[in-house]
Amino acid sequence: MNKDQVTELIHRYTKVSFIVKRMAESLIKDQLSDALTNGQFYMLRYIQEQGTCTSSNLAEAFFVNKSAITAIISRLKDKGLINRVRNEDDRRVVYLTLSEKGKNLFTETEMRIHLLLENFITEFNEDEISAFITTYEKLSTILVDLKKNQQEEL
Amino acid sequence: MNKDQVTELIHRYTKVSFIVKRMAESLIKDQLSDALTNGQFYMLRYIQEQGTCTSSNLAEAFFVNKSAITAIISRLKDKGLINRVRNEDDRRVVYLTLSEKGKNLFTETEMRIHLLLENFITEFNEDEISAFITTYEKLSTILVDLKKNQQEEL
DNA sequence: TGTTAATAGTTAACGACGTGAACTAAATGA
DNA sequence: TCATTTAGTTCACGTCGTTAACTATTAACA
Repeated sequence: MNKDQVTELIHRYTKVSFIVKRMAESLIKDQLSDALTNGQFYMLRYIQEQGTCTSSNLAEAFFVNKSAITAIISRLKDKGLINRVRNEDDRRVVYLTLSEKGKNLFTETEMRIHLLLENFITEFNEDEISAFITTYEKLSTILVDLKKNQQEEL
Repeated sequence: MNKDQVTELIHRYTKVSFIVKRMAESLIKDQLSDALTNGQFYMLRYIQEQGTCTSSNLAEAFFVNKSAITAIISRLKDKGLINRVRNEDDRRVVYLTLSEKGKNLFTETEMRIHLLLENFITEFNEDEISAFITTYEKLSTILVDLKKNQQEEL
């Protein structure tokens, strides 16, 4: 690849990424009315996948400040979607788990997102979409590594 | 593709998309200190590409409310990055253009983003990244169409 | 022509999510 | 023991969304 080709690809990528991001936020919000925001959904998913986790885990996983996590968790707690249990072995630590209500809302939300996406994922060739996601994951890994390196430099 | 495969792909996609979004916001912000936010950068780019445009154009292009555009434009105006000229033929309309300062900052920002991305885009095979972006663009088109259909239903 | 509609843009009140800095409480370790 | 580290919270702030109500201007039509 020469320089011009790289520039062209970057331009095409950045152009699309902003709209895809907006659409992902917007379409799902339209579908889900006032249930969960994007961020809240991903937090719930992480907690569910891990079974239990801490604020620090979330902050590290999503590369955001701990205070941001505290705010999101606090909203989820207000909605009764998660439980917070202090660890008696190390009383600084608070374990987060999904409440029954949280599990249900998460599952319902996930289902609706899948329904929305299923409608058009079939418009892609299987190989195409599969390769796309694989590259996307690779991109994610690279970006994450880059971010981690930046953080370590501090 | 059977249902399980589709579910699996959607899961992989949504899992990565959130992190990629975060990284795109975060890495570039780290690079650019307190110059431009992501949203501001894309607004400037649109105005530059179009030469001139209106708030309504931006709102339509980025699928956001006009009030959100007003707020962003107002910040860009405060920074002296854009000019606003009222159209004398239709005095409701305000044309937006980049100021010299805006052009310079945009170009500089774009260059830094490209430098950041160039560092790892070469880690991909040319065919792979090219196919990836093509599919990404297709995805974007589909999402945009879906959004437009939803809007028309109102 | 004069009243009504639509359109472009702004403003205000609000919410979600991000930041950094200062803080509490608890654990660690020389 | 006393300084340091760690987990988490709180506060003040900024950005970017939303809806609703508003101004000003243009367009439409009876």
